[in-house]
Amino acid sequence: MTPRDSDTLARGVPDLESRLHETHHETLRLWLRLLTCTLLIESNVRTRLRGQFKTTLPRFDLMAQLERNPRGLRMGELSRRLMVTGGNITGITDQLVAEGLVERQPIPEDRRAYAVCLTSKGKRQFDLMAQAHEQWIEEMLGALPAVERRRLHGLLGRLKSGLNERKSEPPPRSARKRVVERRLPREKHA
Amino acid sequence: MTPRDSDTLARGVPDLESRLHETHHETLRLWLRLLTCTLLIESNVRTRLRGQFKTTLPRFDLMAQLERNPRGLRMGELSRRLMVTGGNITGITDQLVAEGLVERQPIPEDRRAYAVCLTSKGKRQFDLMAQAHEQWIEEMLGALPAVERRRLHGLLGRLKSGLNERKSEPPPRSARKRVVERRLPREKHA
DNA sequence: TCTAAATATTTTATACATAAATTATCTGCG
DNA sequence: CGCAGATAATTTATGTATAAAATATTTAGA
Repeated sequence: MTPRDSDTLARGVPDLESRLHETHHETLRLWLRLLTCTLLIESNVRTRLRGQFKTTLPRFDLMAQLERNPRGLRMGELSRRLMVTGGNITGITDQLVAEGLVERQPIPEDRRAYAVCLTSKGKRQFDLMAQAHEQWIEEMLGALPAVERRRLHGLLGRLKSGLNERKSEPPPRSARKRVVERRLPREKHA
Repeated sequence: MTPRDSDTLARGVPDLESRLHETHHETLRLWLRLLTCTLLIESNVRTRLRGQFKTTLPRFDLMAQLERNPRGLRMGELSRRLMVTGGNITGITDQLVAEGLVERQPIPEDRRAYAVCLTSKGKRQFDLMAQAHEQWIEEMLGALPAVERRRLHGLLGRLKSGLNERKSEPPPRSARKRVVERRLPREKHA
């Protein structure tokens, strides 16, 4: 296949696509390009968030989810929405609590759980960052005409649906992982 | 705008797109979808690499770049192609060296630099992983018909070109950062 | 010829990210 | 009613990732 102008241009700068051979399947090419585009945009956003607001992308993303849900989200729900592990959410939340931007609010019906909410300070701070963030994204993705952006959005939507359909066929769960053995009470860690 | 079937489906599972409002610009929607798709695929690949080969995606990617360049790549070149910092490359290379999968080869013309190459063991190991990896990618991206994959690839190519064009207009560099002050010889760290 | 500036890589301090284990609490069923 | 199993969040050990500084070496220009 003879590459088109954008394809030739798209392969000029060394990046993840640099490892491709002639023989590689088109799905691998698509994957590496997807990843490359994501990293290019992400890198730009991280740099600017740090430079202008002294914060990080994971913290910003967590606050964004909370802004959309003013009554708070549980740690587990944050984990799902941010697509990271619960342990990671704990650490990022700790940082934002220390900065006074979010708070953990106990849930009376379930003493294991918390609702994480933005504080007033957090809301103000998030609004400032969100305005700038959306502007940066518009700048970067504005490189593509609107009609192509919409087409891209639709195609990625179809891809995402396909990926999620595959995920919703989980392997059978191993029931009764800990058979027979009784869990003894333990002293708290030092 | 009334969402289409794939759009509705694409927004069913909670993820990064969950934070979107009606008022958010379409570029932000596109960005969050791009990121979501990338994370879905990446997560799957990481899990399988760990489970079947006891390795990590960054190590695999580094080996992939070396496979494409049998005479080796310098640390700085690896940094560019993998789109991460030099410090990160040092750490990942250390791990692969310890596993006997790559080696640093001195470059006679430049005693500061090394060429990083796959060892024989590394080549064999990489070939096994690469075969499986390409298969996983084909499975996942095979959810999209070939014509749509090609269209997606082309659109992302245009996006990537636009992003790279913006990056090649850097701000003026601060020449002579350390003016006047003489750098004194220092003892090596303990 | 000499040295300031630049380059290549590593080190340091810190943040994010994971899987697995741990702890506290809740639920459903015998 | 009691408890095994499940759930929610945290902790632990480890890997990745960054910016900035440090170190060794090379280069270009005065």
